Amino acid sequence: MLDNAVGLWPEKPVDDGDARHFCSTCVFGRLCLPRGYDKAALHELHCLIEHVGPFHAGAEIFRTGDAFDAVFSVRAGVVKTQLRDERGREQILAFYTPGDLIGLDGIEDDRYPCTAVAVDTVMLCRFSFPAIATLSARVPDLQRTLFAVMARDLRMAQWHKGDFPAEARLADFLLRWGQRLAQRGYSGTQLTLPMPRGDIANYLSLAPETVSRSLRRLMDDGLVEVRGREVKLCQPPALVELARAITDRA
Amino acid sequence: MLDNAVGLWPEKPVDDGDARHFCSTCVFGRLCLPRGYDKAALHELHCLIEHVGPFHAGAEIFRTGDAFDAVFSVRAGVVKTQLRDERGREQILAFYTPGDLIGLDGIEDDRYPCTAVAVDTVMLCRFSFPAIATLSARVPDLQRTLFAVMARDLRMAQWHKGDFPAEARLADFLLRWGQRLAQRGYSGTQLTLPMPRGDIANYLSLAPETVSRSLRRLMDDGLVEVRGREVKLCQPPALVELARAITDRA
DNA sequence: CGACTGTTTGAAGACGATCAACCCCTGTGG
DNA sequence: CCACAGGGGTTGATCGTCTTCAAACAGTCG
Repeated sequence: MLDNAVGLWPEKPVDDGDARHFCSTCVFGRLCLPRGYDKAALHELHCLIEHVGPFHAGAEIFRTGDAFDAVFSVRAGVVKTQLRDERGREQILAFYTPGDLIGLDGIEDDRYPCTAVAVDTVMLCRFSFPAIATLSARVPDLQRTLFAVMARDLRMAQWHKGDFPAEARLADFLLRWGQRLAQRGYSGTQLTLPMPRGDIANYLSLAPETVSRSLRRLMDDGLVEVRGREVKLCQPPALVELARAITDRA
Repeated sequence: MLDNAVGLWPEKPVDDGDARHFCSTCVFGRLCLPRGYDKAALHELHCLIEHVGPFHAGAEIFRTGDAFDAVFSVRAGVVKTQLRDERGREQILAFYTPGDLIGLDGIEDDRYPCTAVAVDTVMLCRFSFPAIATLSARVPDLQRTLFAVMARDLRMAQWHKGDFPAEARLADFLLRWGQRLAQRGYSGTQLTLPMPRGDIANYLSLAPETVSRSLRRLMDDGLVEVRGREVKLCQPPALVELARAITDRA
């Protein structure tokens, strides 16, 4: 493993002997392909890394309007990004797990458009943006990776267009969370939701009560088992079918 | 005017004597600032341009799954992007007007994730993506512009998270459409909607009937005048107030 | 034990979707 | 010249889902 020491990877990658596996768990994984990776560029990338954290639940990593000077790669924990209006209402935009890159959208006007908050205990890698932008001009793969990260975020945001039944949204959310865990070598069916129900509700644009009720209905139908924040997906195919209304759009 | 001949600009830019105006009407406007623009790079960019069109209403510019090999700048007309599931239902993701750049999100997996369709008669500039990616590595401003375009799309997509009253969505939509026109030198209050009601409804995740009803309510309240696809914004401040629920989030 | 937050459950109400009908305009063909 | 068909748009009535308000409940920490 090339450089886990520098914290580019999440804490518990699967060591299956195939380095390409990291393409899906680390935003800079593309740079690490056995063939074609640029050793010098990788070294430069390492020089940019600055470890920050831990941030504890509720701590803000950056706020809306802060000067955009860096992007962050999640190394451990979960981060949420949110918008807040003057009346204090907030809208959660996304949850980020280890391997995800945060903050790139600040490039539009040199300010972060949203606030990033630690959901649980979070460790991050910080990359100075001017430096990484300069480097990406020299390393095509890095530039492409950065574009891909934004395109991915865009696609995720687009997924949420359209109004779908509460249960479909929830099923989709649970399945995706499971996929994320599975990508990092954990169980994809036995999962822990680190965020409170209210955050899930906000993210899915539902009332917390609706989340609770939908979850109960899923449980009554035997599709999941729920005990607090521990969730077991009992019938993934049925959940997929439920979420189909959303997922088959892409 | 540096190079309208190559079609980088929309057809009717405002000639107010301030070249920086183009920053808001042309995605590559940043490259054209009086000071700091790179003449050689600009020339190279021109060499990449390939004019395509006209596309007539309903014609597809690219489809979901097509190989991603180019991005397009809208020169005239309106383009919509949409997803379609196997049941034929479609979800409109965005409308693009002159100056907007389409297709960048195809970079994620080398395929366009959505279908781009002409809403009315459309003229485009086509840029081979490999070429523009190479060029952007040499021209920091271009690279930054491309990032900004994606960040902007992302922000627009995020705006639509959250569920807002139908009238607020409509007010927001009309105001934004007016802003786009105003940026290009047209009236921001007297506007023509080139797309059918059904497209507006789909885009806003509403039923066509709801769009019609909301529009009528806005008209009864004296906020707008509607005659077919011609809309006049009579009380922009009141519309802003109505849309506030959405817009004050950013 | 008691304050606290987060979660669940219940009952009432609001909003938008759906179904259905009608209207308006345009183009077409007898 | 008129009749008719077809699409887009509007209007009305009904229904379903989610929200809201309210209260009870569970887990945690002082």
